Amino acid sequence: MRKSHATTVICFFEGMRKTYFLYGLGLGLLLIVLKLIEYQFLVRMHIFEIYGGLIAVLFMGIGIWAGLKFTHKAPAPIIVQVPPAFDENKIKELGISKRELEVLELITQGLTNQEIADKLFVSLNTVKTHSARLFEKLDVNSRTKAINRAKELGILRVN
Amino acid sequence: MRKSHATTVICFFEGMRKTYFLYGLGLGLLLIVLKLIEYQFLVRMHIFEIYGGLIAVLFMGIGIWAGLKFTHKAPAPIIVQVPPAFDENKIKELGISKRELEVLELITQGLTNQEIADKLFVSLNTVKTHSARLFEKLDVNSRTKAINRAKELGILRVN
DNA sequence: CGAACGGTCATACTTTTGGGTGATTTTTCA
DNA sequence: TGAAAAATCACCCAAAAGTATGACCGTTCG
Repeated sequence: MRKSHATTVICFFEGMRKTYFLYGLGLGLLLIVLKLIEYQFLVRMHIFEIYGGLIAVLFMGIGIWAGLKFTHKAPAPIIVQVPPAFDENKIKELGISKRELEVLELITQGLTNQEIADKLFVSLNTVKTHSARLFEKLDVNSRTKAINRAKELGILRVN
Repeated sequence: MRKSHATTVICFFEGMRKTYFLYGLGLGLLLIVLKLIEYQFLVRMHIFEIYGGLIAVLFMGIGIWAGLKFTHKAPAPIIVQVPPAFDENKIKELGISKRELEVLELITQGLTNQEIADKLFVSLNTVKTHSARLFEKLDVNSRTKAINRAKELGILRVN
């Protein structure tokens, strides 16, 4: 949570910088163009409409872009959590490795050791080793207890 | 999904109508104001900047508003559903008896057959018989698969 | 009544799982 | 580069789980 907050803030300021940059750039270009044609077509009656139209289009575009930019960052914290959230810290805390976690997830899906072995392209013995270490780390002695333990701890990606 | 799509489309067009309305209104007001002061201050060099600035502010405002309007509709469908509700019909449908259901629930709690036998004051063999029939009715061949199946079907009182 | 169903238990057998130990290879990281 | 961690595999043994079959008892219901 801390991490994602920090990221959000950084993006916010980056967005602001880009906004100012585009704002300045657009205005600068516009002024240059206008200075070039100002004295040549000043007498024409439609210069106001052209001028206004260009500015209108440009700034409405910037406005839409800015609006999207700011609101697409904001919705992030709104995300409501479903009770058992995926907790990556617990995994490191318990020293569970990637492979062990894979095995755990397949166990919770109801697969046998042999099915897991086939799915991971390893031998049955390897799966047994992984599950044995897993059970040790989860402090359980059977796959069904491991399933409950994993749900308690919020170790599973999918529930 | 269909429903929320339709809703989004409707909102989109409503937003567009409002946008056009404001666009026209703003432009109209602007022209009136400008006509009033056009001949009085035409000679002044800063008329272009004032004109452009007004239009810029107005349309950037409209742009931001439009941007917010379109993106603030999206977050609505985030509503997450709590999947499993207790379904008594499924139990009768599958012909699962009281005792079998008890065994099923204890299995999902991670108990071994022996522990279940002790808790229900019956023999280990009886538990095996119950679980065997249970697996048949659930169309599975292991307790871990039975757990998943039971959750799918919403057969469990507590989740 | 008697058939059907649910609950109980048993025996025998196979498969799966879990525990223990050791070893080799690969990856990671200080 | 060199040690630690992770991943892989093997073998053995015991416990647990699962399959199959048969039997007994009590309740229920047509």
